[in-house]
Amino acid sequence: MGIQSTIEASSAKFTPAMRRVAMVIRDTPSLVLDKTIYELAATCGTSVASVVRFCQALGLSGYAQLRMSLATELGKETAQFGSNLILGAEIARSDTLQEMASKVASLEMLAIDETVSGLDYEALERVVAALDGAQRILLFGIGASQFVAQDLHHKLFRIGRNAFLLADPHEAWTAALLSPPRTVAVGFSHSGETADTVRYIEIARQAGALTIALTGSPDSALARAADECLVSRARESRLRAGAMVSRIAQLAIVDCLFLGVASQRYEQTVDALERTRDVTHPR
Amino acid sequence: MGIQSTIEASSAKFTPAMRRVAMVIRDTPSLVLDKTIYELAATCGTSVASVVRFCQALGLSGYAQLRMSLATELGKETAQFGSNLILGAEIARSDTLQEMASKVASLEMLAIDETVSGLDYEALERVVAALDGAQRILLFGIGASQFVAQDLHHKLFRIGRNAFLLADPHEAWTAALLSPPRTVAVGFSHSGETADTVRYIEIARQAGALTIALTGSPDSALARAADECLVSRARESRLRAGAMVSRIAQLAIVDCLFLGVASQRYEQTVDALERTRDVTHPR
DNA sequence: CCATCTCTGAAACAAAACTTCAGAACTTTG
DNA sequence: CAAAGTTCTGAAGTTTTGTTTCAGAGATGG
Repeated sequence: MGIQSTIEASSAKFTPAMRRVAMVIRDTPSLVLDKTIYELAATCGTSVASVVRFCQALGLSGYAQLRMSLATELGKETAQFGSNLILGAEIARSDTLQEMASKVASLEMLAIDETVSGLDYEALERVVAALDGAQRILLFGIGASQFVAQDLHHKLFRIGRNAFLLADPHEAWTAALLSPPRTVAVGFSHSGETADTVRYIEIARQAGALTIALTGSPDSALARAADECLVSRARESRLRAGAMVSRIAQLAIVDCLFLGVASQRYEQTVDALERTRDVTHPR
Repeated sequence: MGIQSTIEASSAKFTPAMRRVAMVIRDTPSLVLDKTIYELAATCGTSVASVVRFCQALGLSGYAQLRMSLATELGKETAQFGSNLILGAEIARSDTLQEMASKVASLEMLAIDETVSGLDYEALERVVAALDGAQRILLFGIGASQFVAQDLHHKLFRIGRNAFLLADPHEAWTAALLSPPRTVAVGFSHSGETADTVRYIEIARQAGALTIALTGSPDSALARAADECLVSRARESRLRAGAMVSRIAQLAIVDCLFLGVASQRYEQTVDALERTRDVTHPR
């Protein structure tokens, strides 16, 4: 229950002095945040004792609690998370920089939200378990998706996993073909139709690897070729080659994978991260 | 901007005692609302003096202000946006995969929102103009920030700009030193204290390049070294080395830059994108 | 190994919040 | 209408909470 509604509700049983306090607070609740109890009492034309009694009448322990409650409540009211939210409009050449920024930010926030709430957590569990138990992890991605693959590679490697980013076609080909037992191969492609990536996954699967598709399209060639599929959701704008939104959605999935694998051996991981951190950020 | 992002951004210049305070607050910010400064100090294993110093390091007058800021901020956060929004709690080992995913997704959405609404659009305009008019664009980034630099490189290059990603230290050094006229140099570093990156930017600036910092901390060494500064806002979780949230925030800025530059010559850009697209996605 | 500088917490200090209590104001009742 | 009782109020005193100072511990650099 909000404090301000409580004030309203309790106002019947207030004494005159308390009612004056209630009135001032109703008009400018922010006064409570700025002023001390003495100043507020003066503003209300009453004494501090009455202000304290007012707080207690509301069921609060005192002025400090009134402050906290009002502060959080005012915070809620001014909440503007997604103040940039402009959706349903294409990014146009006529847009100002600020409009474009807001639009792309909105699309990206939406993509993260949709991707994460739409995730198949059972599949995610299986993939995390597979990555955790893998002897070798192969990551395939081309073009914009390569950055995503690279990102996962960096994260997995940093916590001590045998992850390989196969950027070179020859390397990719041979790595896929020679998958040792307990190899997990992950293919990255937003469209799911990047021919090379699909091919690598097919080969790795034939070679006995467990294959995973990370794509924006659950019935794409890549998704069909792989054992498991994790789907990112993104509405790309026309300036799509930037692959801005889709990349963010894919990175969100990468983060879920990373957190999953990392948490399997939490202490160990945090330790590894902190030790590597000392190296990269000496102090 | 948000206190919690500010804590994150300033954490580089904290002393050990202050860092302990920062950590406790990052894990459970609501403690500040419930506990007195004495109790909090005890929880952090430090003295009240250090807590006060911590507040002042954030630019606040003291504990009272920290309380207010955090209270309003927590209030804001509980005002719902996405279906996943879970904030104010550290990602813990006990979390289920789904909880972890929701938390990181929330943090990432929040980071995009805070970053884009906190952007200095005048600076952004200037940077876009500079990038657009540049003869040569140098991009410096190390470690996790290198991926961000890479991303911008990929985007700029694809729309026909002379952008260079200097990954190798020798290359970076020489490229910075030999900046031809109308060179723009961009340094990427979330902390803003990555020594090499700062150095490259300093050199490039001395060589006559226009220098730009893309960092999470507006009063970091990198920001001071550069002519312009674009600030990303991110609250990283404890599994920070993943650099999950900060990376997303930086990418959001990269997208703004890209959209800005791209829209300067809209038709040309869309054309370039579509032609390169035909090559990468034949149909 | 010493000088210097930074960081830290105990203790003194200041400010704010809370409690008490005596008297004012209002109610009730004979 | 006045006396007794009740409730309400704010000044002053008390306690709690927050801030500043300062001397010593510890790190840093020569």
